[in-house]
Amino acid sequence: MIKTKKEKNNERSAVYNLGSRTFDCPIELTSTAINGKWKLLIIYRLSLQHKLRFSQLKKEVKGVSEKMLIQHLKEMEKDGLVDRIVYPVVPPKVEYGLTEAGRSFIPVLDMMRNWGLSFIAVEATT
Amino acid sequence: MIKTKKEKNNERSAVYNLGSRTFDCPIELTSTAINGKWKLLIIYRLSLQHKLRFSQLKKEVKGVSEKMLIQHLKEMEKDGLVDRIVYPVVPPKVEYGLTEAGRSFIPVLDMMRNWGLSFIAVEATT
DNA sequence: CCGTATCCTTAGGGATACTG
DNA sequence: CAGTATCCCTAAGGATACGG
Repeated sequence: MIKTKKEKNNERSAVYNLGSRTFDCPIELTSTAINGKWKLLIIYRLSLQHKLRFSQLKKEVKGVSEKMLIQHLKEMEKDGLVDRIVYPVVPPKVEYGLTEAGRSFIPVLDMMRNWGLSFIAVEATT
Repeated sequence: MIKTKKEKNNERSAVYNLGSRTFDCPIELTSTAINGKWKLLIIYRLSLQHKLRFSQLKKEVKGVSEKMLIQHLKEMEKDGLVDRIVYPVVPPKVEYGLTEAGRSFIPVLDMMRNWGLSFIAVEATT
């Protein structure tokens, strides 16, 4: 009763959609969604502060170039994980935030972060 | 009382070690650990069956080449996530399994998988 | 059976400069 | 401020063939 899709006797497996892409395997979907050197860090920053301007993100995601930042943001927008809000003012003001789907990833990211935390270096007591 | 490492007044941040690499940010560690087209799928397969031979992995991780499979396995072995057991028999027999650290990733992978599952395609009722 | 060894291609990403 | 537009370059990954 949990499976929501075609489980006829011929048992064709389900399909998962992210933006315009289609996946057979949910792990591959997730993997693709966060594929990109800075995406996890972007999501992390957006999870800490509900909305962030382009320039703020650039500062907080240390080391990212404008090119990669905008590129990743666009992909995540296409994938429905990130919202882009344009304020028609001058000078330009644009804010980025997580969508509902994006926010639903926060617990996953938290687990990834916690898993990383368990690799903390033990300090030699010199 | 939760932080386990140097929080003197000068507040130098903690450091995280994966294999021989060092990270300042736990998310970057996790991201690096699973970085590679097939790593998550390899972990997934090894989480379903405690031990798998090279040839079995090659079959179950559909599409992976021998080159990439062995390369990823070696990296994960270096990172302490995967165990490699060699049986001195002929023909050769080698089994791979998750280490303790590797198994500790299974709940994370489960969440990633579940998050992917939520993107299931809704079928048009034609 | 379990890998190595090459060769090759592409896409990801860095650096820099410019624009509405 | 918030991006574009180029150029460049490396490393990730595929294909194929061979070896203990």
